[in-house]
Amino acid sequence: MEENKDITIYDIAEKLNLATSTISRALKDHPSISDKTIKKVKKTAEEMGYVPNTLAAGLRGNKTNTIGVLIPTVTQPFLSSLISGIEITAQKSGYNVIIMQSHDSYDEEVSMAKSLYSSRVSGVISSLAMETRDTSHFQQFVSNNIPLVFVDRVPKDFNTFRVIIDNHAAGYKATKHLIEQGCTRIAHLTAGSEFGNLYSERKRGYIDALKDHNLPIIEELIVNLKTVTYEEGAKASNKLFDLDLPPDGIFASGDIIAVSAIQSAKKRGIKIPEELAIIGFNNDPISQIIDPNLSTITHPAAKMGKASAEIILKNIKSNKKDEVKEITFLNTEVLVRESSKRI
Amino acid sequence: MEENKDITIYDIAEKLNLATSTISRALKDHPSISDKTIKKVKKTAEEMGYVPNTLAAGLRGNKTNTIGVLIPTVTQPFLSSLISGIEITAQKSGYNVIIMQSHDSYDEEVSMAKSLYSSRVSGVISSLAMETRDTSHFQQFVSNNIPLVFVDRVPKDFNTFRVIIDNHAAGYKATKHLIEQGCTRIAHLTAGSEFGNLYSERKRGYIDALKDHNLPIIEELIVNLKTVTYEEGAKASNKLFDLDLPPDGIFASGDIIAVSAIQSAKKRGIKIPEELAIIGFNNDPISQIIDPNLSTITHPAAKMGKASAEIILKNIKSNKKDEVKEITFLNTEVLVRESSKRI
DNA sequence: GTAAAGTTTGCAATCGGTTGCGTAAAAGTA
DNA sequence: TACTTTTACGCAACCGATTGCAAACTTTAC
Repeated sequence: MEENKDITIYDIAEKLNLATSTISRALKDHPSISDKTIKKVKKTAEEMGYVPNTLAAGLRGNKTNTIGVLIPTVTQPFLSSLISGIEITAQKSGYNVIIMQSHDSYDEEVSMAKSLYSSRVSGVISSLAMETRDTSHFQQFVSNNIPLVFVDRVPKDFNTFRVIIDNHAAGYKATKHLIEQGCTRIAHLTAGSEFGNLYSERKRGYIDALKDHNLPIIEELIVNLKTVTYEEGAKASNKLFDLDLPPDGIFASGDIIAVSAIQSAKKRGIKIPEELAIIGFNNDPISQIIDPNLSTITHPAAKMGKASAEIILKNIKSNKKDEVKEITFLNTEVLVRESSKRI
Repeated sequence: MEENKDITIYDIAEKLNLATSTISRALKDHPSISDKTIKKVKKTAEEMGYVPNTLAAGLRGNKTNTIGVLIPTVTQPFLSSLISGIEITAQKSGYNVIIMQSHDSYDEEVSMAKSLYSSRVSGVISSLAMETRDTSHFQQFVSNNIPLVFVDRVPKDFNTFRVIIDNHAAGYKATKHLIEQGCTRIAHLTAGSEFGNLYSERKRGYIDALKDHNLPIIEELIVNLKTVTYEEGAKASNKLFDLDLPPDGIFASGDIIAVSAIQSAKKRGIKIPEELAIIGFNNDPISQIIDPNLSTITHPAAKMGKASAEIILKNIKSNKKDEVKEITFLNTEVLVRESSKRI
């Protein structure tokens, strides 16, 4: 096993009797280098097996062609699709993606933000941890002119780019759909605290839809889950089914919860959608597997990733500061499937 | 918006009238620096908002505390769990993870391997692209003493670490289970070419199980899918159902395919598991959502990620070379659920 | 009180590209 | 031929942390 010492531009320079500056420029087609030299250098570099050292370049230029992604986890379908969208877009422009999982922990998020800054990423895309209340650990990026995009779960009071869906409108649409199917006692399964924009906005949409259609807001029909898991979904559903006046419709703020509700209902012999219409949120793969198929709200993960990455790329070079950072809204749709189709 | 110039150890050195070497050492508790100085330096660094520049350290030390992960995609449940396992383990040791998706394309894999090398990752974990036949683009890591672990889909002829399951044994177990449930015409839905270890090994297991139980190998019951998708699964299933003598059991080399088979069967009114027993592979989330629940083979994604990362971490510092690299086998289990439980 | 040993800190080179500026060579102009 | 432009390339500083070695200082020993 040969102890391959890395080939550097110094090695190429020596071999060709040129300066390292010439090699460096030749390798990136600098106009002040003759075509002949460029060709010669590239050929030799290839032959010698030269691989550029990104670290050196990054150190000197204080930029790394790397986008940092800081999200709760990679295992949720929405987030892995988001990553995929980011990665594909970044790759096209020669950027790499470094991924960190906060596991919804504030402390981890803080530590990872520091780590990302430390590795001098060119931009940061983040979806907040569930625990996060204070977002000052993201200030370092803005202060140093590193583009920062919050996506999906975003803070309200942080002046930076945001890529989100209109959660209020989505919640409204979902609820309205159930109303149109004839539901009058519509329950809502939600989660999280009031800090995040996601669940609280959807809930507002739910409430506003009820109001607009002259339906009462019934507190016992609104259940707040501790965690967005199958188990919690089942627990909450059963609680609803045990009511004296159980719901005839459920808007669940996530497909896992909705699926859990469907299966819990089926176990009790509740007919879906006849006795109970259900709609979820996200359009996760499981929504098409469950029987009956789950109606849901589309959540354009890949598009959001793409949009986020594009904003980063666009803002990396530009030196404009002090602007108001735009908020990008992506569209959602009601996907009507069997679980809510009564008419 | 202040134009925060980065604080470096030079700034700290100047402020404290110390040498940068002292600062550098103090920050990492070097024994030759007095406690008093260490405390003073750390306090000042904190106050000044110092954030170490990983690039500079990486350049100097030729190591980056970053593990590169090169996999087909992040959106498959197995792979995102794998990533999660890697990331958690790496994080604990202060390593970051950089992720690249080959999208099962050989060309992308080659280009990304180069990119990973270029950014001087400390180690590489990879699962091969479906297209990949030649793996020489991974040689650069081995040649330069960068630990390389192949996981799950691995080459046969590359002397480096491998973390895999025993696919033959798993295929055997799955098939044997169906036999034990009384199936005699067991079909197999497989994919990929014969280069990969995954599907071909599972198929061997399937065949050996049939042989060992004196069941005939029936060619028309073995269907090779072009891609591992729901659609292809449905197509293949229907082909089987249309046979003069349709199967009474299906071993699908992936849960998506198995789920597709279940739904196709249900559409035709085929009773599962009575008329047709089905077992999948992977234990994806959908396997617990489908009705009836899908029997499957566990595929310990997170554990494999953890094991891979641990191998990387263990081998980063050690300078041993020319050894035979061990192969780590992780255990799989037959998870019997409704789709195959006849007795 | 002085040499020896131990403790603490500084000097300066190094990692590998990048880039502003200067200069030599080639081309164009008069 | 002499001079201005243009083209092509080289010099050397620079990015920020690390580290072998030397040096200064302190403590211990005799």
